[in-house]
Amino acid sequence: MATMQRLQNTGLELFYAQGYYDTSIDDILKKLDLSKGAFYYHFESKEDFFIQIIENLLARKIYSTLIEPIEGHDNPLTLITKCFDDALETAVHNEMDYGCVLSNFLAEFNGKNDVVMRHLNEIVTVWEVNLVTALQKGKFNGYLDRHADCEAAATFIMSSYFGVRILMTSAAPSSKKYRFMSQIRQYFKSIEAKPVNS
Amino acid sequence: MATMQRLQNTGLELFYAQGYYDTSIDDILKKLDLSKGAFYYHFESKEDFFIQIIENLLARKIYSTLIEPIEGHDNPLTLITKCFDDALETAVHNEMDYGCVLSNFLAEFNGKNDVVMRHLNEIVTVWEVNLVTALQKGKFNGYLDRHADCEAAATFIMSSYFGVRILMTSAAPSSKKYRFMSQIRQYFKSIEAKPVNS
DNA sequence: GGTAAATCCGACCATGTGGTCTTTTTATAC
DNA sequence: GTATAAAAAGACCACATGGTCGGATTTACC
Repeated sequence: MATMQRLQNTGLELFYAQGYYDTSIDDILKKLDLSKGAFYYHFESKEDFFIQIIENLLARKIYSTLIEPIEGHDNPLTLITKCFDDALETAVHNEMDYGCVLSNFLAEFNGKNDVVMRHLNEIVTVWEVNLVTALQKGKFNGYLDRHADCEAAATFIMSSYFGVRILMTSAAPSSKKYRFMSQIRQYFKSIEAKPVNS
Repeated sequence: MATMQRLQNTGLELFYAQGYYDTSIDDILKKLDLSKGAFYYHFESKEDFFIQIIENLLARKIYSTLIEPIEGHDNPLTLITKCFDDALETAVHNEMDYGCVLSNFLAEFNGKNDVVMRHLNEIVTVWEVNLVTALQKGKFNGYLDRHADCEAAATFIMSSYFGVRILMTSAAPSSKKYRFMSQIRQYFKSIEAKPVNS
């Protein structure tokens, strides 16, 4: 039982660092001092292995870092700001930052493997739905402008986050983070509830 | 001479569609009905081949679609809006859209191949510099708010674009584009020059 | 302690990979 | 026609890959 977990953990680690197609099963096995037999006892194939990683590890990871933190009854714009600030801060301090795990895999599998793509897109959808819900609730509670388009805002927010994570891997992640945060605050200010002039 | 061009064109095509590591030289050769000899007569290695593609094709592509359209003396926010609208419209109507070529390669090579990364990052930097310059000029000409942070805006704009291109490949690209455009307009409105109350 | 199932080993296979090298074709000039 | 060099062919190599399989080793249970 522990072996299966170890395989999945190291699997995600290496797939994230080196990419799925450029990581061999032997790479993972070598790192864990295991053999082919151990691997194919627990998993049918490399693809099956990866899908289980998505379901068991990736989905939870995204949930705990990007979805769960924005649940609540406070101002969603504040929650999202805090959530992104935390996530990006983690990335800045991570020596081995290769960008957002999810968006990297999306880029790698897009157009290549429909089965894997479906699983990845499911996570994207869950994030999107939760974002839209949070924003709509915030609108209902008077935090967002009456005219704000929550679906559009969610798309835009997700886009910008996926994007910075790519940019941050190139150079000067800390300054990229700072700039990004300042501008997303700016954007949030533009869709927040306007003070009524009474 | 024509053979070299054909190799590079099909190379970019396949690398974009299937990824660098999942595309073999034989794949490219087969599609062009050429042999190993032809390839290694023109290029030293697969990596050398790819770098030449970056320099000769990718760089120009990015320049013509994302940089050149925002040069000029008009309102940069208008130019960028138009530029993105065009680029995304092309993507929407492209059956084989696998996202932004540049950002896909960034995601694939990041942390794996420093040499390639340097070449890719160079393109990113050129785009960034041009964006910042355009925004600063726009500020000077009174199109942007005096307090607008041009570097930060550029980072944010680039991020959001890279991000939508990823999201658009998943599902409903047309609606994603519409939502994205509406929100980037919203953001632009928040950094444009405020009307002076005289 | 014995038995059976779960777990793991590691040799093996077919295939695909980047890359080399010799040979042949093709174009060019005289 | 022939010499010369550019261009392309394609057999070949060493190695890595995903996957298989019969057997060894643990583990759990009676």
